[in-house]
Amino acid sequence: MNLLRNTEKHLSAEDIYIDAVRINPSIGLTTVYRTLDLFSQIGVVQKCDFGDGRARYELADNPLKKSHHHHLVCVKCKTIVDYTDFIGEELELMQKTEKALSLKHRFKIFNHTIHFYGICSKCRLEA
Amino acid sequence: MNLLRNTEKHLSAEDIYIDAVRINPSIGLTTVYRTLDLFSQIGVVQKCDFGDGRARYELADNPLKKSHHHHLVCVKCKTIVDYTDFIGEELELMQKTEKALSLKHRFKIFNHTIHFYGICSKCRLEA
DNA sequence: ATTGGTAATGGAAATCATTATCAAATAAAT
DNA sequence: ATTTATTTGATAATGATTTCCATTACCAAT
Repeated sequence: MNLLRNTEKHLSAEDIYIDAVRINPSIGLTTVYRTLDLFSQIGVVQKCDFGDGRARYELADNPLKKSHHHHLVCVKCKTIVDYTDFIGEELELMQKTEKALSLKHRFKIFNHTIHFYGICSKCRLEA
Repeated sequence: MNLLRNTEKHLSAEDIYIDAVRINPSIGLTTVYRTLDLFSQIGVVQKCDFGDGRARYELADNPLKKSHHHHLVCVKCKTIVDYTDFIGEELELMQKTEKALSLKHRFKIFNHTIHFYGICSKCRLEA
């Protein structure tokens, strides 16, 4: 959790493992996966897939989380851009939707993700 | 493309391969992957990751697509629920956001996904 | 009709993230 | 202190996706 709190990046399980080994050299990759899965299930960590074949993990939204953000993904070079603009406007709608969905589908919802997919300027010029 | 047009499901590459073989028995799985990747890059197909280790593909939004929908994911049992409610309200905001993001980050955006994460009623009762 | 070059194809092997297995280590309970 | 249960990590297994490469399809120019 501390590793995730202290970064703005989207860390993969292996990234986290490499960091964790510096703190506790005897830790195993399996434990990292197990713990991330646990954290994800209790809702404190958000597992993200950006389509590059490996999962990323970031702190789920809560008081500890500095900034809620959404993602902009380039489907060519797989670049991921975080954006925090327009979040305010989105938030109200998302909360409304979340509440309605919770009731209708009997889900206890604790997080959401929004991804926009497209092609970044760099890849568009190269094409 | 026809296979994707004629289903409401989220097909995996293998699902599509199995269907494709019935039409052209000599087609290879590699070609299916290659073609799906191509379609995804040109924006007519949306590649989705639901956290179960295999990618799913569906028609990207366009006039051919019957219904735009978003996803509700149970982080315990990995169940995925499509919902089409509230889409109308979301759409206006998403289009506005999309336009603003396109300008600011110089992305050509052609799709978006919204996922809500939580725990379904079944898993909540079992816990 | 033939040629030659390029692009597309598919099968097999390789890759790589993730999961399962299991024995050892640690903690908890009696 | 001894037994029991839980957690851990190393290794192996799994399985989706990619890479590699030989073969084939395509097509324009001869």
